[in-house]
Amino acid sequence: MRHPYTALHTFHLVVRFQSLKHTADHLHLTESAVSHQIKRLEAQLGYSLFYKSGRQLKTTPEGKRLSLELSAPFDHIDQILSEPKNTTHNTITLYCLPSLIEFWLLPRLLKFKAEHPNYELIIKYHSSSPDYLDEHSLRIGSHEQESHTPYIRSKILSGETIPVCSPIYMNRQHVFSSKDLLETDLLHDHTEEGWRNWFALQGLTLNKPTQLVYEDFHLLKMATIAAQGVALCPEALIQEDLKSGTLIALSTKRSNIGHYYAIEQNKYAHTNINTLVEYLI
Amino acid sequence: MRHPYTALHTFHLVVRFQSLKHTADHLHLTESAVSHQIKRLEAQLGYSLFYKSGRQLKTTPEGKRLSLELSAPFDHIDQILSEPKNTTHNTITLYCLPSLIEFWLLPRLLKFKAEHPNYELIIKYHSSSPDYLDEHSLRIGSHEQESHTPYIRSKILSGETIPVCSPIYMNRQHVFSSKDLLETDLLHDHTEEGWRNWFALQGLTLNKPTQLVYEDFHLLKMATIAAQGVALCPEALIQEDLKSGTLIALSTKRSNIGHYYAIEQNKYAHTNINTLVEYLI
DNA sequence: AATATACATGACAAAAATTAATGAGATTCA
DNA sequence: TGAATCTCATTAATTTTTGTCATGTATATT
Repeated sequence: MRHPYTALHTFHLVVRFQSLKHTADHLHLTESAVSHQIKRLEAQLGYSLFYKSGRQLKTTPEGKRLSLELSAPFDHIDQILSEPKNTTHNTITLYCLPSLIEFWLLPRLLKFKAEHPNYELIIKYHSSSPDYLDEHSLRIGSHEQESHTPYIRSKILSGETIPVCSPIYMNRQHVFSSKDLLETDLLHDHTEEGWRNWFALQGLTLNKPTQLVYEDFHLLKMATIAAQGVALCPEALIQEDLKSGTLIALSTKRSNIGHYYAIEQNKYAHTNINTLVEYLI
Repeated sequence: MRHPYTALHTFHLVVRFQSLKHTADHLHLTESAVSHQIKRLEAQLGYSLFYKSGRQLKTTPEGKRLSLELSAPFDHIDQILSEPKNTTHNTITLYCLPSLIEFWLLPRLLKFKAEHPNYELIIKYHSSSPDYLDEHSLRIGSHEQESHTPYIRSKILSGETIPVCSPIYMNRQHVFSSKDLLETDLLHDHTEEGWRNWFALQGLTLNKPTQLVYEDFHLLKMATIAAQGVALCPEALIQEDLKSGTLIALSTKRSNIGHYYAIEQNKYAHTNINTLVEYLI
């Protein structure tokens, strides 16, 4: 079944206000309506979100966690819908995979801006699947070819990943084979899928729980440099660190999670985008 | 009125599948139901999202923009709800304002990790209002005191902002007074509110449109260093750059947007959090 | 104690979403 | 060419969801 987005939104407001009454006023509903929404949501989720302490409402630990995480995406949606559509015809919106922005896009983009000062650019982080682009937009990320779409895909970087760590960590924890890696501190972003995959390619199975979780590649890389453990990084994004020795490759085995591409609607639809893509490739 | 979150979710699926039929199957609904949802949504938003080209559905430019931006928060919600609640009793979740992570939190945290290797930490980006914490969580950000809550707030950094630019930009565009700043390229993150505020404090009004928009402080700072214009930065986060001269302050006038705090549920509720906070302050 | 506050509950009503039936264009292909 | 098919639109009926009202319970205030 689909997630009850409206009820989840109500729930996050209730946690914010710590009051059904206040939330009801805010939404122009009765207390009863809000109470019912919460009860229904609790039933669907299978755990309780609030309990009563006196006539005060208290949030359960699970409720706190949920609301804390839910507030970001709901605020995000509200922001998107309230955003003015200030699309000057010269404006290009560039949706880019977060990990690529810092280590690949930004240096190039700034050089580009210096040479083409008239371009108006909006840069947005974007991780999920390609979706659909208009003629003022450009996407950069790792996406498989959607055979049925009319989009132009240009490869910009290899997506091959290798395990790396800092020299300090290397000295502490000697790694001679892929198998030895199973004994190290495996760092990863929001999913350890990459590691499972990599070990599977070596005929090994990862079943140890991993310790530190980082929300994005930037945090992950910083932690690796600081000798927290071993991370699986796209080789193309850590060239500098491998050269300078801040990071050391622990294996020559690469797992290929696909490459990075620039995706645009149509090469000839928008000359500004055309120019930008030519520059970036 | 409240945003129709469910319809928005349906809409983003329709764009993803480029088909009412496919979306209907996915949601276990009839085509008709999906069609109605979209029509209602279009009526509410006041603009059309699709048009028919042959028997194929095409997305309007506004629809494309909307769906592109909507996919991230909806994916986020789905991820939150599918996440296992793997809260070991030793795990601390640290919710931090994105701008603080790189320039303030991470260096300290990594030192902390080195000294306390047994701590299990999950770090998450979090921008919005404080909401409610459980005893395994810690928030770091700029939040006003909520007088009625039982939370402990410890100030960690000043939030005062000043206008800065790179030396190269400084040479190009001479700035002698606050008023001169109105003629420069004003860089900002997702809102130009900060600038309006700063100019208002100097008795000036900003009505020029701003050019380049960055989604977060990290992008903003990089662009400023690359001589794209003038940015309003929290002084505490660019100390190093001011010292080294990569960034130069263009005024001594500061606008105070509040300070940065560590917020925890209760100083004595969780000794691990206690230790961590003591270390960070 | 009396009164007010905050939430819960159940029966019912209102509103909203979904379906079913039908239709209109567009494509496919025999 | 024209019959079959495909995709979405539309209308009216129906079902489901959501909200309201009346009432109840526990807690706090005076």
